[in-house]
Amino acid sequence: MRIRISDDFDLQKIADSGQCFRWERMGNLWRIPHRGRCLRIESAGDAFRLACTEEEYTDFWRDYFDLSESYERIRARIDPGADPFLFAASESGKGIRILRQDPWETLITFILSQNKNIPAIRRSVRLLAEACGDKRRDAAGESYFAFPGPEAILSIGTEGLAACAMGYRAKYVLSAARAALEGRFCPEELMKMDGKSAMEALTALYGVGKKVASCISLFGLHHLNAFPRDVWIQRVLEREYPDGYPYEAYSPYNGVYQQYMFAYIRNGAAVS
DNA sequence: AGGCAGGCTTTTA
DNA sequence: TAAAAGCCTGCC
Repeated sequence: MRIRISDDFDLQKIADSGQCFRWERMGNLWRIPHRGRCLRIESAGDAFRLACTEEEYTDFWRDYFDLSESYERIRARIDPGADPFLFAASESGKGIRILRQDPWETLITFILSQNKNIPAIRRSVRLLAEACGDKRRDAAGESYFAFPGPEAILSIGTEGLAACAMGYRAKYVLSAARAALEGRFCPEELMKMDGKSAMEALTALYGVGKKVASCISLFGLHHLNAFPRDVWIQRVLEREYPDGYPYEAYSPYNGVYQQYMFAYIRNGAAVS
């Protein structure tokens, strides 16, 4: 099917934004795995061609891409005169969206992200999916791996996880899988919680601190006000907002603005 | 209580 | 060799 998307929607910028690590680009075509499916999507002039039915798009992929939200409107809340830095970042990051990713996959992915750069995260997540994910075929018959659930992850054991280049993070992944399988932790339950309760439930997990919990809240629970503070953001806040970042004024979209700033500084924007 | 130092696996530049 | 979308433990 073909669709036109008038709101912000740039696949490359989303893929580079550090929220998802399993998208694959082959020329103009993207393969995007999500909840046991894998979409083939390519830009076609001023529209996009998706290898799925209209119903599947409406019921599944539209939600994943968060297309009922207007990111143009979220950007328009920024006052260029009052906050030129965030405005410049949002102009540069125009096209970024916050995906509605699977909470479990987001949890494991961001446990793995600590002390790794993006290529290393991609590699580790790919190895994990290949090691114990379900092998399936997309609409073109090309194979991909679904993201493994807790049971599949436990089935390959410590050695299997170590082979996925997880290093010391393997024990965190193992612990989360056990907690999920034994019912002490339920990723889907998180979706029903408010921001604070979700953060508490996440940081209670072994190996999950505030930074990773914020990422999971933003990218896996769609709490758009979650505000991950990594070393980059911390640095930029100190330089650009010496009198304090106006967090309250930017509620409830702080997470979106954080993504613009993150992409902006990572792309080499002058920070001084 | 809250802050700080050191350690941790591996990859990347 | 240092740094990388950090967290845990022990110590004060």
